[in-house]
Amino acid sequence: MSQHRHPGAPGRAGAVPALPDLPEATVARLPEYLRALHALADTGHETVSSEGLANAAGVNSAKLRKDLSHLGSYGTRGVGYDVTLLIEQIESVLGLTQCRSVALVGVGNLGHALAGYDGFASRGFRIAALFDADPSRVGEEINGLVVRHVDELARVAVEESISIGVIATPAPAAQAVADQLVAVGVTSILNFAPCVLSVPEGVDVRKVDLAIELQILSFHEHRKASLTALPGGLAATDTQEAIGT
Amino acid sequence: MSQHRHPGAPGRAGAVPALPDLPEATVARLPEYLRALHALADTGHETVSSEGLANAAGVNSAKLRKDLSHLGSYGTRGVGYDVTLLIEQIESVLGLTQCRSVALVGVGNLGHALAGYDGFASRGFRIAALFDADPSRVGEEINGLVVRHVDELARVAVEESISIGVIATPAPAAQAVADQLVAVGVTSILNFAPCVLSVPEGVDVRKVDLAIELQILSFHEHRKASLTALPGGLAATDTQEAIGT
DNA sequence: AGGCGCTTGTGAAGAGGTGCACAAATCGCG
DNA sequence: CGCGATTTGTGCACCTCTTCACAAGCGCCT
Repeated sequence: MSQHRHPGAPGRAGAVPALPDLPEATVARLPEYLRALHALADTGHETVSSEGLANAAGVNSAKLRKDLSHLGSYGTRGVGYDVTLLIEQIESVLGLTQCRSVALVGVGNLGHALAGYDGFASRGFRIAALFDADPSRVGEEINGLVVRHVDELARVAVEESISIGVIATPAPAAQAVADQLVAVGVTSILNFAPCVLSVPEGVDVRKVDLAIELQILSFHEHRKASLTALPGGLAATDTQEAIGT
Repeated sequence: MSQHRHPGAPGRAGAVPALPDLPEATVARLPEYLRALHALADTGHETVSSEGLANAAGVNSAKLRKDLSHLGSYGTRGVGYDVTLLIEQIESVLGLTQCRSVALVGVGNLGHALAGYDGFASRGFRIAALFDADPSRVGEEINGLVVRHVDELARVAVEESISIGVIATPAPAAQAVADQLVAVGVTSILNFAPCVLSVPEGVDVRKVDLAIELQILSFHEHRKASLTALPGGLAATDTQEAIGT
C-alpha cells in the first residue's frame, strides 16, 4: 500500500526510493530507533517486538508502530520486526546507505571536540575537511586531518563532494560561513553558533545550542522548586517527564 | 522567590511569579528570544516590535506574541516591547536570576570542550565541578577546574549545591552516572551520551545527540536529491524550511 | 482634542502529533 | 487442522501547537 508513487514513467525510480513523505516528528525519531536496533543486533537479537524496541528507544510502542508503518509493513504480526531488515530499511530511508561527507568550519573549543568525535564516523559520516579563519590554527592536524583556511572552502568542498556543513564558529562569523557553504552548493547545515542563520529556500538548517538546553532545564528546575514550596495542592499532579523504570 | 498561586483565583494574584504553566513549545523558544534580546540591548535598542524580535529569533511574529502573552502583558500597543524589561521577565520565568551550578561528568573529547565552553558562563551557568571515572584523567586541570574522580560526586555535589548534571560519558557508563546524580538529588540532567536514560518521575532529562542531528539532515538531503532527480512535477512544491530573508 | 497609523493581545480555525483500543494477521501447539 | 496466544497496523478521539485575522489600545501629529 505504498508503491503508487507516480504511475507515469519515472524510468529510474526503480528500487529504493518510495519517498513516503514522512512526518517530521517521525523522521526525528528514526535515528533513535536505528541506534536502539544496532544495540539489539550487537546483543544477538534477531527480532524485536514494538514494545521491546519502544522501550529501548524511550518511546511509546503505539507511536513506534505508527512511525514504522509509514515506511511500509516490515513487521510480522505475532512475531515482531526483523532487526536486520529494519536497520536496512531505516538506513535506506535516512539516506545513510552512502557515506556522507561533512565539512566542519570553526576549529575552536567545540569544533575541536567535534573533529575528534568518533560518533560521527561510527554512524556513517565522514568528516572530510576542517576549516578555520584564524591563520594560527590553519595547518594544525586534528585526528589525521589538516585544518585549512576557510577561503579554500569552495575548492575543497567540490573535491570532497561535501554534502553537509557543520558550523562551529563564534556567532558573528556564522552567517558569513553559512553564505559560503550555500554558495558552494551545500544544502544541509548543522549550526552550533548561537545565532539565527538566514539561508535561501531549499537549504535545511538545524541548530544545536548547548546553553539553550541548560536554560530549558533551568526553567523546569525553577518550576519544580516553586511547586515543592507549596505545602499541598497541585504539587504532585503535573510532573511527568522522562520515561520511568 | 517562589510565590504560590491561588488554585481558584484566575485574576493576577501576586506581582512577579505567577507560574503560568507555559506550553512546552513556548519554554523551548524563550531562550532564543532571550538571546536575541541581549543582542538588541547590546546594539542600543530600547524597544522592539514583535516583528523585529521575531525576525531576530527566527520565528513567526504571531507565535512570538502568543508566547510572550503567556508571561503576561509586557508590551505596549503601538510601540512594542521594552527590551530591558522583557529580558528581566524572561530571565525570571526561566529561573535565571540565580546562577545555577552545573556538574559535568565525563571529561573525554566532548566533555573537555564543554568544560571550556564559555557560552555557559556567559549565560548564567557556572560549571562547578568536573568528574571522570578514568584515574588517569583525575587531577587534570581544565579551565581552572580540577577533574575529580566520579566517586567524589556525592560529597562535591552537596558542597557546590549542584542543580544540573551534564553527562558526557560514553554510552555504557551513562546510566550509572545518571543514577548517581539522581541519588545526590539532581533533578535535571543534560545527556550527551547516545542512549536512553531511565530516571524516576520528577527528574527531567534532555538529550543532545550530535549524530542524530546529522542523520536528520541526511534524510532531508536524501529527499531533496530524489526530488530533483524526478524530471517534472512535484519537485518544487514542498520545499519550505528555514527562514528565508 | 480628535483622528490616524501602528502594534499588541487573542479568538478561532486548522494542522499535526499522540495514544488508546481493537481488528487483522501470524505462529506454535495440541 | 483448528485454536489460542501474540503482535502488528490503524481508525479515532484528544490534545497541543501554529497561523490568521482583527479588535482594542497606545502615541503622535495636526
